[in-house]
Amino acid sequence: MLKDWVSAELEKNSYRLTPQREAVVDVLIANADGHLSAEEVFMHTKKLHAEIGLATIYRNLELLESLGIIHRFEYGDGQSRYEIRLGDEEEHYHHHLICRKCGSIGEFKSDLLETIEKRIAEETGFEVTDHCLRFFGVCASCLKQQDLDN
Amino acid sequence: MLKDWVSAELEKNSYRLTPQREAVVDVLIANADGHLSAEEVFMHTKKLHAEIGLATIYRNLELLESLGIIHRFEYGDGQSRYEIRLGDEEEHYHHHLICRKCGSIGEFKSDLLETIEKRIAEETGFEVTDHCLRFFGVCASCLKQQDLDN
DNA sequence: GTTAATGCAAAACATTTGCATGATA
DNA sequence: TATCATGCAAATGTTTTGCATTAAC
Repeated sequence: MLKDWVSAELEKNSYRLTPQREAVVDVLIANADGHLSAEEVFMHTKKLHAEIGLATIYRNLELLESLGIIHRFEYGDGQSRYEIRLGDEEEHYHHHLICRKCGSIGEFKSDLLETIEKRIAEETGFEVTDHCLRFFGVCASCLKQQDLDN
Repeated sequence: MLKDWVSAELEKNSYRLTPQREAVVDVLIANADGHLSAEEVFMHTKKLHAEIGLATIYRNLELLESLGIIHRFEYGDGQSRYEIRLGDEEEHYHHHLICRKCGSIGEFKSDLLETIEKRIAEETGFEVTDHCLRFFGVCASCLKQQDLDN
């Protein structure tokens, strides 16, 4: 179970599993595909732990990211978004489709980057450890809407 | 020449080529691969036009981006970086290699994404208009340095 | 009982905006 | 001259930090 892994990971690094920390993790697990902003994590977490402060959210997000438990993304709207990691295979081949019309974030899986990463290492000597691939465009439902409007 | 194209593009949209605007463009052209932050553009521009204000930098960067003359990137360090566009073919296949050790930003060209973009359209109905692909890792010179340290 | 974690408020930071002034076509 | 662009300062929004208090191990 995802949460056991997170608990173990925290324990392994001798970080305490406080109620606040647990609530943040629960929210991130419940929104595994939600790409939540810090503010949104805050909102959701308050439902589980009413007295929590925003600074605690940020501190825990930073901690979880440094442990590799969550991933931080930026979509160019001036705030970071957070997502729990699902394991390397899942993770590495999982890219985002960002709709410029409605802002929705879809997903797409592909392992084609493997090839590029090998070529990068061979041709430039750069050792790739991670990547971020985002596609921008118009999602299927906005395209449908556009057709209806015409 | 790149600058003539920019001038023409501004004129076409009836924007004035003020000395400040020209200085910003000159800086971006002189640093075509520099991935400058707004602050860095400001610093460089002040050498050409000492009395310029930061707000003018931001306003012009926004304008140039909206005209498709420059590109805005985010590398996850909390600030945007700007780069002049070099033309579509050049542009579309040009990805970034970001070193986690020294922060340097290298480049790599590949058209392999074409294949993925076709599959996305076929399999999800999402229409891709643009993408952003960044590789994180350790650059060749930091790897060499690591070897020397051991 | 130590030490780490929290909440609050203040600070820091990048970016945006209001507005009066100045420059451009 | 009418409009657009600028500079400055103030406002904004997100994220970070200081510090006294509290809670976990």
